[in-house]
Amino acid sequence: MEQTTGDGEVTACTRCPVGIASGVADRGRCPFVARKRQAGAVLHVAGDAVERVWFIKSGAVLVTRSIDEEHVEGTPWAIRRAGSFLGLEGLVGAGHLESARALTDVTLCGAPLEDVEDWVDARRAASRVLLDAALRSGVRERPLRGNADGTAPQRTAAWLLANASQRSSGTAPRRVMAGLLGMRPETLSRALRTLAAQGAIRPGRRTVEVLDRAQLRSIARKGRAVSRRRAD
Amino acid sequence: MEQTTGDGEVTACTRCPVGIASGVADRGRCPFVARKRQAGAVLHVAGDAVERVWFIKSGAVLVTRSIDEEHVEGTPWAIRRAGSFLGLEGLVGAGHLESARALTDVTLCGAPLEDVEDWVDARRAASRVLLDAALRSGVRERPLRGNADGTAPQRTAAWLLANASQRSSGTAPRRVMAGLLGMRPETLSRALRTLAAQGAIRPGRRTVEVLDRAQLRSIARKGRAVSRRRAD
DNA sequence: CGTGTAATTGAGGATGATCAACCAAGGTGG
DNA sequence: CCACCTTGGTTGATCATCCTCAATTACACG
Repeated sequence: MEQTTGDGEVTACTRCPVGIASGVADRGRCPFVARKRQAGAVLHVAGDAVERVWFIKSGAVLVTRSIDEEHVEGTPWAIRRAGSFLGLEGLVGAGHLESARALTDVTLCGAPLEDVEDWVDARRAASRVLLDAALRSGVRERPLRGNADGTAPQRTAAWLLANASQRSSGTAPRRVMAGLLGMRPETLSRALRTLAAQGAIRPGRRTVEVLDRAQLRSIARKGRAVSRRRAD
Repeated sequence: MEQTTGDGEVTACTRCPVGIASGVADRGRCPFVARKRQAGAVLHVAGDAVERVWFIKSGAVLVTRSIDEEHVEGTPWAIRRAGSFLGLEGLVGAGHLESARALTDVTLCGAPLEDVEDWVDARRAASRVLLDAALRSGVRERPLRGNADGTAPQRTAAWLLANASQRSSGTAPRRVMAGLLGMRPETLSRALRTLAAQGAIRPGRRTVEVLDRAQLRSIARKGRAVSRRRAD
């Protein structure tokens, strides 16, 4: 029942949700074919075009994302285990959002993106499987993060850049905005003050007006997050 | 084109991705019917059964989750805007994972869960629309959080509880584990030391053995206030 | 015009990042 | 089999940052 959680390793296709959706029990053909990879193997790199969609049958895969485009190996993002897919973003026309590397020896079932598209169109149950996977993975537990992501002004600037494209961003009260950023209202207040002092924004009592996006970007990027390049 | 981003408000069903998938242009019937809600209105509460799936046509909705079950209004989680769905978790058989409250006056299109199920089965394009939405929402930008989530030992304990069910959790090297938790390896090292001092875990060089889950839980739960100044 | 709630400001102290040195383990070549 | 090197994890000390607590101000609303 629960192949999608934990280390619920699935070997037989008749037990695999993908296999079931493909109807392998009734001589259906599953577009996904198994392949093994060793621990440490790089499965794909962020930015690359999605050529294959992978389904993890066993093992664990580390998924990383790069905030800036410079680092090939970004910051750790999540661990995907048996029952998850990799590369689903290809279905919405995007390139790989994340790099993936095998943490353990893994068994993956892969299928070319076009075949997955066809599979979704042909098999009613297929889209359900993918939808399930997408919902479950989107529904991940709270990402517990700390200050390693940057200072309060930096995080605030980044958030504003991402969310203030619509001028009505000010609809979020301070308390809420602070909560979304994982900081206290007092800290947010001070952070906004800092940004205002540099002319990047003009904070109203419950609105924030973005004056200088370039300035915001510069504030968000600079500083502790990645700047200091370790001498190799 | 871009109804799914920003304040791309959609009024006409012939422009709405849901309407298009329902084929309203060809006299198809869309199971979603529009309704307006005022700013501040509570749309649903975490834990409730999912009765209707909502599609946001215009406005912004604040989504909150409660870590502990005590608070009705949890911590702010995300802001959903026009083009997003609410309650998709109902499709995977879960109750509402999050509470939702209108941040602005909103226009929502709602459909009973069963109708959505039927819709997905009947209309090929429907599952694509939902899959798109699920992928996009799961794929959101990095949630920037800070120390308000608790101290390093607390966050570490919570992470271990969520991830160490599989005994092979130790496969994640320290550096990676630290990155997932948004802290520096040094800080993680100290946090593990703290947990070990309380007998909750036994850290190996690149493994972590969980000895006492109850203890971990207690550490994770307990408020940030070690310095209970307030005692009087 | 009072009242209550949310946002701000200020001061202090806990906490995690930083920098640096040290240590453990694995691999390589002599 | 052992010096040597490399890599990753740990420990220690210092400092910037952000949380906490408290007081004050702005604003909505009756």
